[in-house]
Amino acid sequence: MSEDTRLGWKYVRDYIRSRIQDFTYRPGDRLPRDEDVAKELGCTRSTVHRAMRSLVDLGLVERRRKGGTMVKADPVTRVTIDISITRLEIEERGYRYSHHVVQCKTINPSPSISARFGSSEIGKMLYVQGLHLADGRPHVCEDRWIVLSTVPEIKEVDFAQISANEWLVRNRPFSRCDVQIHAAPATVEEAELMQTDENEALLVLERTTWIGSAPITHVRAVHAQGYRLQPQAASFFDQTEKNYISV
Amino acid sequence: MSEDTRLGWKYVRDYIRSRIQDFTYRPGDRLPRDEDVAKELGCTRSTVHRAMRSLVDLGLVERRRKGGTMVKADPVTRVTIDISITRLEIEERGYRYSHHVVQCKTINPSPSISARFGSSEIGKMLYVQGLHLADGRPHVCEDRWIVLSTVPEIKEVDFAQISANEWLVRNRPFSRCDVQIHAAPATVEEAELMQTDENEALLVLERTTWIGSAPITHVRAVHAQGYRLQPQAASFFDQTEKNYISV
DNA sequence: AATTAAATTATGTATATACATAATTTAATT
DNA sequence: AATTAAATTATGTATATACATAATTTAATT
Repeated sequence: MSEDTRLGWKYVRDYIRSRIQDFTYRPGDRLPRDEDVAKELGCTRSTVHRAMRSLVDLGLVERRRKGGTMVKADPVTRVTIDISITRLEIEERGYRYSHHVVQCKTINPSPSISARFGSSEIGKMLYVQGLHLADGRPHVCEDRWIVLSTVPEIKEVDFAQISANEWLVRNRPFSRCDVQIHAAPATVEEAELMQTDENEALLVLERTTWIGSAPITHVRAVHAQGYRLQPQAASFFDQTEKNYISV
Repeated sequence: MSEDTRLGWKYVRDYIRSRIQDFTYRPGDRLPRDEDVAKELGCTRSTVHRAMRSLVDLGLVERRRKGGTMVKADPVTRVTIDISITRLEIEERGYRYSHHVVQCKTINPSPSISARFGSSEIGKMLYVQGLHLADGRPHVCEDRWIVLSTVPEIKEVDFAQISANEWLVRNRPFSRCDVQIHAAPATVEEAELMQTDENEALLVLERTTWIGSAPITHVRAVHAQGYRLQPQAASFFDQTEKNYISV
C-alpha cells in the first residue's frame, strides 16, 4: 500500500473482493480476522468491519461470531428488483397512464386464495379486477383480493380516481410481502383484456401482504406479452469509484 | 424512552420505519437531521447513521449530503433474488441432479446475440445447449454463448463432468451482469427438450456477463412449466428481533 | 442582474476504545 | 466417557471525536 493513499472501507471491500475473485481466497475458505486485515492494510478494525458488511450484503461472504468470515462455498448472483406503483412504472417509461376497473365485488375467497394467507381466517373479501394501460394499450391486468376485515375503508375508495394498487401501496404499509414470479398462458378472459391470444405466454407477479399477522391483500399481476423484468445486479465496481483495483 | 433500554441502531431503524409507516413522516418529507434524532432518542449520531443506512438499503429513504434524509416519494417493494448454480438449486430442492449437452459448436454469433454485448467485437463463440434435470425430469434448458477470446480455456472443459453453467460461475468471476426475466412460449425444440407442449408458457432468465469491458457469456435459461421464482422481500421486522415496535 | 466566491450545513468516513454476544474450545466435573 | 462449566475468540455494537465532502445558501464582486 502506498502511504499517502487514504484507504477507506470501499478500498478494503474492493481489495478483499479482488482476492476472492482471483482465488487467493477460495469458496469455503476462511478470511483473516478483521483485526489482521486491518493491520495488513493499515486501517482500523471498524473500517474493515464496514467493508466486510458490504461483502455480506453483496452475497459474497458469510460471517459468524467467533467463526470468522467465510467465502461463500456456493457463489450466487444477487439481484434486486424495486417493484413500484404500476402507474409510476408506466409513466417512468414515458407512456401516458390510464386504468379502469373491470370487475369489483364482495365475495368469499376461493380456497386457493385463502391458502395464500395460510391458516388465518379471512372472511369476506373485495375482489377487484383492474387493467392498467400505457398509452391506451394494456400493460398489466391485476386480479386483486383485499381482506375487508383488515382494510374496511377500501369500500369507500373510488377506483376511478386511484387504482387499488396505488391506494393500497400508499395507504397500507405491510410488514411482510410474499412474492412469486412465473410464466402462465393467458386465459380467455386475460387474452381479451390484454388484447392478445389465448395461451399466449405472459409474465405473472403474485404478491401477498400482511401487517403483523393480519392479511391485507393478494394480487396476481399479469403483464403484457413481451414484458421484461430487469433486476439490478450489484456491479463489481461502482461507476463513480475512485479506488478501482484491477482484477 | 425508558432509561434502561439499551437502544441500538436496530431500535432506531424500527422507530423511524414505524414513523414512516404511520405517516408521521410522509412520502417526500424530510426527516430530522441524524443529530436531532440522536438527541431525541438518546444515542449518538453514529448509531442513527447506521440505522439510516439500513433504511436506504431497504429502499425506504434517500439521503443527500446537506440535503438530509427524505422519505421516498414513490414507495417501492424491494426484493432480492439469489441466482445460484443450477445444480445446487436442484439439489437444494431435494432432487437428484443430472445434466447433458444437447449441442456444442463453435460459430459466429447471430446479430441478436452480438447485440447483447453492445458494440464490442465478439468474434467466434462457443455455443452450448444444455439440459439440467431434477430426478431425471427437465428443469432448465440453457442456450449459452461463450466468448472464446475471453474464455479460451472453455474448449478444454469436459461438459460431461461439469456443466458450462457451473464451470463459468466457479471459474469466471464477472464485474457486470445484466439480467432479464420474461415469459416466452416454448419453441418446438424447447418443447421437446422440456417434455412439454409447443407454445407452453415458460419462464426465461437471460443473463449476460462481462469482466471489465471483456464480454464473457450470454445465457438464455428456459425453465420448466410451472416453475416459480421466489424473491425475498425484506420483512419489516426480523423474526429474531428483540426491540419490536408495534405499528 | 448575473456571476463568482465564501460560508454553511448535513451526511459520510475514519479512528480509538470499551464492552456485548454468539459460538467454539478447553478444562473441570461427574 | 459423557456431561457440564469456564475460558476463549471473532464478530457486533455503541460512543466520542475529528475531519472530509457534497450540496446548498449567502455574500461579494463584476
